[in-house]
Amino acid sequence: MAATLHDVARVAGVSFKTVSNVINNHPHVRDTTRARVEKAIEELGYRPNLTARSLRSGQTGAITLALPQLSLPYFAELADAVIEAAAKHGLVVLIEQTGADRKRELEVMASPRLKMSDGLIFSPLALGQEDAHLIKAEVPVVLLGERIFGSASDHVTMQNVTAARAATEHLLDLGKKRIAVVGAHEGEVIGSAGLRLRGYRDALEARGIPYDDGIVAYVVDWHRSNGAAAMHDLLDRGASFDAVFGLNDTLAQGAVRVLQEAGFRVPDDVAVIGFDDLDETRYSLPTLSTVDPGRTEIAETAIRMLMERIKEPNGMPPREIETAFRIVARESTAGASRA
Amino acid sequence: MAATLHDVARVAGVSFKTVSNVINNHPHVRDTTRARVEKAIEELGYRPNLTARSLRSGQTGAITLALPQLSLPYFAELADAVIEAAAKHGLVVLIEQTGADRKRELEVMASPRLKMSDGLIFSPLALGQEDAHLIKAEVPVVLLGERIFGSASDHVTMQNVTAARAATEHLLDLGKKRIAVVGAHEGEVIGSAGLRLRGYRDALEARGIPYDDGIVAYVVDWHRSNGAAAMHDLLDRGASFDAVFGLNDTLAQGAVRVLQEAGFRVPDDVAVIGFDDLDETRYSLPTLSTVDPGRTEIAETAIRMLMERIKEPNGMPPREIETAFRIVARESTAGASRA
DNA sequence: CTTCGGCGATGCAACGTTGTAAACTATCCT
DNA sequence: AGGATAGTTTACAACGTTGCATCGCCGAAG
Repeated sequence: MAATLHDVARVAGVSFKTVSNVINNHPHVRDTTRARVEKAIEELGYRPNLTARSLRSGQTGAITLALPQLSLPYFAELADAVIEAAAKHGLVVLIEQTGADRKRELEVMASPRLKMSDGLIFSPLALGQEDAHLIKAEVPVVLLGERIFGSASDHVTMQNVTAARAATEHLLDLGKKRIAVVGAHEGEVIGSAGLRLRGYRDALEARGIPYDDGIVAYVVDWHRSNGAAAMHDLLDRGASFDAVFGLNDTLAQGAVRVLQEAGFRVPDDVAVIGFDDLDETRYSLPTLSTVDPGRTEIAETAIRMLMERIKEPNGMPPREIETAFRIVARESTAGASRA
Repeated sequence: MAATLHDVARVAGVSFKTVSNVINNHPHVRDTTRARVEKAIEELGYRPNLTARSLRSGQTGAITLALPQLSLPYFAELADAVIEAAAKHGLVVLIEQTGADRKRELEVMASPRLKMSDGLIFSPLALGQEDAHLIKAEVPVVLLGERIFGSASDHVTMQNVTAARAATEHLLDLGKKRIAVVGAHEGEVIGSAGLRLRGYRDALEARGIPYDDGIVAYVVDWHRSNGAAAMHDLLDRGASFDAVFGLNDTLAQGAVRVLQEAGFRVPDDVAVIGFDDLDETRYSLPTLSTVDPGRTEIAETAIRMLMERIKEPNGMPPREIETAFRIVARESTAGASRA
């Protein structure tokens, strides 16, 4: 059995409350008493019971991170960043997978389990803008991603439009004229796909290049196989293009693979850029140019906002924060400069 | 403020204990009473306070999963599997990253936070066999991986030797004669690298092929860049080989990349097999043959064993379980059969 | 010499739940 | 009708902690 305050108190010959005072660095404890208590703590190997402390204090020291699936590299890296950011503040992270299922996403917010943590960082993939009013829980929520704006919760998002525009401009600056898009979502306006396509169109428009739906490939999911299928689709249609903007890295990698199989050289025949800066893009063949959306900053900002909300739930109106991005130029867009 | 048992009791006009009985499906509750209580629960939106329940019951309904880092795909997929397996039993998973740091790995087992969960599934990467006696915590532990055998904890491991032997035989069956190894660890006997190299040697020996240290590349870490560097090393040495066994998929992918850059065709010139069956191996170019080590089974077995230990901590001596593996033949070892 | 203030230590209550035991009620048998 | 029996509800304590209020003590101030 684990030792309790009472056990320590008995050994140290003080009241259990004094032991509590020692542990909580209460100011008025005589040095000799403190020493005696600490010796007893040492001796018994006492460790505070965090469950009891939680019950009493109403705080758990844990937060929940809800995301679609860890086997999707983007979310694995996001989780990594969130856990590290949380650890810096002594918080531990409980992970819930929703499988991008609407029902499970709603359940996460409604589950009593959520109260085993002090707050929720939530990255939905099934819920959308029309569900903004459903984003609420018994604990403070920080929303991630680009599917829902203007909810009652704090929100951290990447600069999708601006970053996608910069990625497109990166290709244009290489002298590319016909930039295909892989991964658009039919009819989507917000959401990662919608916003990134918007940035793409903005870039074209600024240069006076007409938008051609014939070189935009639509997909349903953002897995590598979808990127491959989309590229097959483009090639089958006989589309002509000299560059590809994969709306995320995974799609871009699928597209690169199909391009290479079809005999195109990347970047010489077709330059390719992705989006997300997954770790693996540094090791693919060729290494993939991409957009670093500021994952660490997203994680740290989310944790900071969540802690502020936990401390003061109604301290301020919901905030929406965009993180800084960065174009990462690698082999898949190397050389080939128009000069 | 959240409603409590007392609030519900007041509304329903019963004692708070009766409400508790309703919630816990206590048998002797009159139907009319139950209905009245349930109505009150509904009305107030009562949700049990899990922290209080934990304090009272001594169980939290959570388990801790400690692993090196989620941004390593193998561990991300392992975590995915563990979370899903845990969810089937109504358990929630708290993830601790150790960064493969010895100090942090020891801290995970010593931290009082661990008591916020009922058990620990621990995949160490810095601790080794000599630390077997250090594997203990205030909660039951199930050890994963191949670094430590014979500890006082239950242990789930893949069949490294047998599976590596099968992988090697798969290459031999294609008619390959000189199989290079990428990813060996200097002087390691157990551990994934040591065991898989053992399986490789066993396969060669069984066919009467001498072991040649000249086509074994040693690395320190198992990242993709290490696989690439190791392959560079082999090529620079002028080593000659017609197949490669990457001791994990990531290494194999790095090696494939360098081979392709150097003008070798995979699998025609050099066949390659990896180990782990990462999701992404299904999408690389070429798709990578590999060993499926039974990740789902590992996760489910670990959860099952942990739950048994939680229920009965000293019910039985420590168990060591090996999961079933499967050779996954894909393009990187396709055709080229000797026939 | 009394009073006051601050230090040091303590006791009690409370956080919200469940287990144990007891109390009450209705039913059934003799 | 009396008592045993089973069914239903309740009271109380406990899980281990922290906040609040209190209390005794000592030195300083009046």
